[in-house]
Amino acid sequence: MNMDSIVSLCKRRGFLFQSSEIYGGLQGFWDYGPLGVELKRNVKEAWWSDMVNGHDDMNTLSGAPSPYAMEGLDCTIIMHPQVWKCSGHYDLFHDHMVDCRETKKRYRYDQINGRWVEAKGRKIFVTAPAGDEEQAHLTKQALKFFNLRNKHIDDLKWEGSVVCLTDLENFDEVLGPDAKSLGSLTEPREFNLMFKTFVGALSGEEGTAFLRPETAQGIFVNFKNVLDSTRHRLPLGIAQVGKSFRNEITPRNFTFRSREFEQMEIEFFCHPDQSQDWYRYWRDRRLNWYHKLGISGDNLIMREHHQGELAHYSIGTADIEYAFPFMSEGEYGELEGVSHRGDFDLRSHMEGKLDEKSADLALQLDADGNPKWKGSGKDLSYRDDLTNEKYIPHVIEPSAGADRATLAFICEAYTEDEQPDEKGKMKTRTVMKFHPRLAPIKAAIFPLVKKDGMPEVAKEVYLDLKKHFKVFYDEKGAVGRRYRRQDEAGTPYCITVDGQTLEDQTVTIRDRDSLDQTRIKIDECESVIRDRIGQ
RNA sequence: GCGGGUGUAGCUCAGUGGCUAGAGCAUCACGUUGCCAACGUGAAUGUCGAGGGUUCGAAUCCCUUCACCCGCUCCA
Repeated sequence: MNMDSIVSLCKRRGFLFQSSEIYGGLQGFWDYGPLGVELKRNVKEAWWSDMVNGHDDMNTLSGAPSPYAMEGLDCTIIMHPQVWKCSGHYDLFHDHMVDCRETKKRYRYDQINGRWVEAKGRKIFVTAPAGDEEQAHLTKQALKFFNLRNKHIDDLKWEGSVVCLTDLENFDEVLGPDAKSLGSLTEPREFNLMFKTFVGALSGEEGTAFLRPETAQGIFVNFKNVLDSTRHRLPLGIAQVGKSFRNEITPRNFTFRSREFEQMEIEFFCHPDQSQDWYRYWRDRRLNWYHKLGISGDNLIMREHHQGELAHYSIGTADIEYAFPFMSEGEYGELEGVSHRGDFDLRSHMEGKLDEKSADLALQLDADGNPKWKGSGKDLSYRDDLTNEKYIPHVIEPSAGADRATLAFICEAYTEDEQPDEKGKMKTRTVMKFHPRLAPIKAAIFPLVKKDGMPEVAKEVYLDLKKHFKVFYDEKGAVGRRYRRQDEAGTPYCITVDGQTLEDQTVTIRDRDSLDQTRIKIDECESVIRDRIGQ
């Protein structure tokens, strides 16, 4: 299967268009067409209904430690700037990068370490990416630069300890991590990963605000409000669907990495002692959700992050990943991350930005010993009124990308198979095998031919079904062609009014995947479709 | 951000300095129709990605720019 034919079908049939296409397009921005918007809405509605509105809060679900409540929330895209300072996004998303002119590689400025070394009467600063192997890398680079063999390793005279590149002012004597010549690293340059805007008429620094780079923070800052207004006890999940914005350096791969995208996030608040069990519950529950909506086991994997990959505060993170066709064999792209965030987020908004690098997650201080970014000072801890225990809840965060999920469902649905034409000759058929719940159009209604009163009856059936489902009427061209058109749109059922309909009030219903046709009464159409799409 | 490639009708693509820019598919109309991309006739559709330049003449050559694809880089 090839991504180009999927992209081409998306454009042709109205799933996805490039944003501002008539002006040449805009990198990293995409529009959903008539079919795409229905598909994406169905994805979001399936998520909301399965996770929030349809959630059974009376019983203990399979794999869960106890019953739990779910609530929804819809926060603003622009929030108080302090939110991003305390969450860590402000510092993190203002990355400084250095480029190597020689190797064309780019490094994060604060993640390059190095050390002064002298040999053959020359002193240089060798560098390596920060990590366990850095001294080995430094030695290798130094030997190579001075053209020394391993047995002359003692000729290298190291000076001082390993320091970060950020401690250096001049890069003239710096050897890049993969370079052969000195001074190939550029000055650090800033990459703004958060979109900046201005609140109020004045565009001064004091009015600066940011478009949210994730929806999660809106939930954390409203945690207390939701708790107080709903009278729930923990465990409690709060869900939100909404747009987020990241000024990605390299948007790539169709809608996979967009600069404006939609997230479906849950922040699940629970007692620290139970958090491990809840983490496992959510990880498995979320993987299952994709399975049930038709993504096959082979294309979907769960990848647990290994220790070195985990943020300091996280006890576990698992990515649910899909084998997108634009990735190479054996590679997967992230659909959703499920992470155990401990009390990091709530504490950050209480106390201020925490230092992720410190073992005990201490408050990050500035040069004067004051908090670098001050928190709200509000108490976001929870008191259990049954046990009278007071604690800061731990958080499990299943964070899914609505656009990525939609794209995965599109890729998974895309199928080319062989079906006989009217003469029995095998022809290639393109069909989008969406799960009926996700299909943009649930059923199409056709008169077999455009005469003998068939269109009139078909239109009645159409208008009647339209009250319940997204349906489509088509009378143009041969019926075979109309079936194929619906196959490309992913419509699971086609209802055809034929000669027999006029005699006994029955129609045929044709299944997209099997091509089987069964005859049902007109009155049964609604219930049969409802039954088959599982609503 | 770097290197390579591409950009012509809704889609897939042909057209390498010269007449009014083409094909297949798709679309629409009329006729025909009797269950899986039928057929006939006809119609509509393009600032040749955008801007500038060279030339008597540019889709074609040059410059700039935008977008997409591949490889680096990045990816809370």
